[in-house]
Amino acid sequence: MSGPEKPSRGRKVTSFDVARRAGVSRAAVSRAFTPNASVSPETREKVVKAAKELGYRVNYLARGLTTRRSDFVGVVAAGMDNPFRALQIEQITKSLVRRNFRPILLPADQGESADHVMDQLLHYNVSGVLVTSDAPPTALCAEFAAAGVPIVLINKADTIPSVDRVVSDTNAAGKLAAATLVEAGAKQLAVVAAPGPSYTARCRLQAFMGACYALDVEARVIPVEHNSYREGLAVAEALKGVDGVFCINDYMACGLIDGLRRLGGKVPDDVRVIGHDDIPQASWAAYELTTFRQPCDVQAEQAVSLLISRMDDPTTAERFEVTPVSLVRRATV
Amino acid sequence: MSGPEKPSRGRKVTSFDVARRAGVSRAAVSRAFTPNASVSPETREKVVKAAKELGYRVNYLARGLTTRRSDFVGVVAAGMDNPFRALQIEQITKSLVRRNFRPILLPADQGESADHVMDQLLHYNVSGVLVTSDAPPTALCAEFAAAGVPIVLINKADTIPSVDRVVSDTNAAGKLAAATLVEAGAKQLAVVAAPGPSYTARCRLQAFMGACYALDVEARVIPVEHNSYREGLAVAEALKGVDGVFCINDYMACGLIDGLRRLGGKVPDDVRVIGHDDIPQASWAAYELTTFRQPCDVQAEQAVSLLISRMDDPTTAERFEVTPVSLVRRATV
DNA sequence: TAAAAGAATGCACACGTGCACATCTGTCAT
DNA sequence: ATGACAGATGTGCACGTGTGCATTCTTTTA
Repeated sequence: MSGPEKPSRGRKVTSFDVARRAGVSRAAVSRAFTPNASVSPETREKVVKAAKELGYRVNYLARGLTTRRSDFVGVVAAGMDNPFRALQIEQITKSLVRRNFRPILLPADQGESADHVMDQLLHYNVSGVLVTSDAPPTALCAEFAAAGVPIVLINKADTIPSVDRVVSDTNAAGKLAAATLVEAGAKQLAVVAAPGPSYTARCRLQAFMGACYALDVEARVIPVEHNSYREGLAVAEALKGVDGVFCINDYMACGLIDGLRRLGGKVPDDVRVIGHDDIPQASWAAYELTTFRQPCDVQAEQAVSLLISRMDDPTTAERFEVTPVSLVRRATV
Repeated sequence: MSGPEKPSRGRKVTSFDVARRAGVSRAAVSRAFTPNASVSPETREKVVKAAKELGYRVNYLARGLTTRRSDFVGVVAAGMDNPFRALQIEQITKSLVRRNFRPILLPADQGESADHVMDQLLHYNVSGVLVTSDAPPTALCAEFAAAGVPIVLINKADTIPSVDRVVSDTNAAGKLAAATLVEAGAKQLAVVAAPGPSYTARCRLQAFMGACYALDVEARVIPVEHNSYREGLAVAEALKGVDGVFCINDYMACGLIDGLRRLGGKVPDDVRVIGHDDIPQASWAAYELTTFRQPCDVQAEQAVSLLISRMDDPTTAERFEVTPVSLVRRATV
């Protein structure tokens, strides 16, 4: 019988085994599985055949040892209760896998600095790191730079040397939010946001307030602890007299709308609400939330591209890409 | 000056460098970073000091080469638009990281078999795989078993040799759903579910119908394509005459409720609705959905435990653990 | 005090692979 | 016919680490 040679009890099958079976040298096996290597078609075929029979698979960890590179990319994320984050992670991992990278997902607890978990990544020769957590790494950035491991921050904080960033167009969102609310007849505006670690939230808030000032409309800042559904729900009663709200993300906006309705308010008749992110729930019939679409598939693609280009050329100055946002008009304004 | 020895331009610092700086052998360095190894406290201290000064980190990939094990665990998931899946992934990865494993996240497209992506994992010496995708791997299971890599399926299909499974208590959920709806006065029951690949969905459906039969209540099966919000929304108009619905998951139940309301129906006055999973949205004020809580943190913990125990002893017969579900009574019934 | 036991350390090999280099073959132009 | 040349193949070293074994040093026991 010519079935699988051995049940290979625990024993791993190596390139040496394949070489012997195919009657070639071990180097030939290596070349057969290396693109653009110098092998004759017949040899390659023999090797592939033997490999299949033995159930051989190239050990990418060992390969990485000699090539000094790995296919791993760290993905640091926090707050997956926010549906936007979940989609973001899905898009990021899909984009990575599509380009033959393996994402190592590290959940960082809300608010906690990413330094702690990221420290682990340096042990695995990751060829890059994507960060989406609220609190970006700071202390470790230098170490990653020294190790030649590029980092790309998505929607995160201030300029860090040799760290690329992808950020959605916060200025456009803030300005357009204010203009849209005013245009719809709102006189007393407010923006709900946590003063916490979320960088884009702060920027949008700032842009919104600036625009309100320019439009000469009264506007208040209503702070919350976290930009979450619960906080949005609770903060509704702090909106007496307000007839136009920019809620810093949809996740919280859903809570805000539920809170307003619970208090007997009508949306958009009494209060106009505008959110940000265009999470799936924003289009749910219960909300029909007017919001800004932040295309996280495009953003993921941008981030991965940035990462790859910096792997190839680590010397370029840090870059800063802005992803456009677009207003999705629904029923809350 | 005694600062960082060299800027280490590209050059990786290895255990050899540390050994030289600490004035010990390379083996001593290895032992200093290996738990329960035979090293004197002084030597360890010298090594750690030198390592810190040089910015040395043990290369876990190389370590895995000699120890023949890696810290990687594959996590195969699909359908992250369903919030339950997102939470599941968060819990699973957290549980893995807590036990010092590194999760490699592989998104499997909806409906697509997991075989395609899982094939990659065998190249990375993963010490285990957790599968949450709808369509579980079938063809590859034997190969993983031969390679000695344990697999644990979460809420997935039928018995596969030497593959452990964790499944929520579908019987209890189906039965209790029927009983609860009848108790609330419903006369015409229905269950909405996709006949597709989701194993637990099928089981719950079956248990529900069985219970209805036992209770001598009329009940219909209303099929959909996918168990998603959109389908739930659309299927509402197919529920003429029905006054009690078991919706196979909350994600779809939210759509169903929105659909019923859009048609002018009252929940729970006209139609009682009961869901499953207790996703965050189920507790949102807009829904207040009565549902079954499936504790995905507990489930993740169970799955990881099962995985680890099988790493240690691969010979045990395949196991099957049932996670209890609990009815969360809210306002839709 | 001598002997035995134990702890600490260094040497050398192994893990599975890629790649530089040397070697060998066959082809084509001169 | 001879040389140059390109392609295919084998040999040997390197990647960074763990660990068995022998050796040395320290402590305990009779």
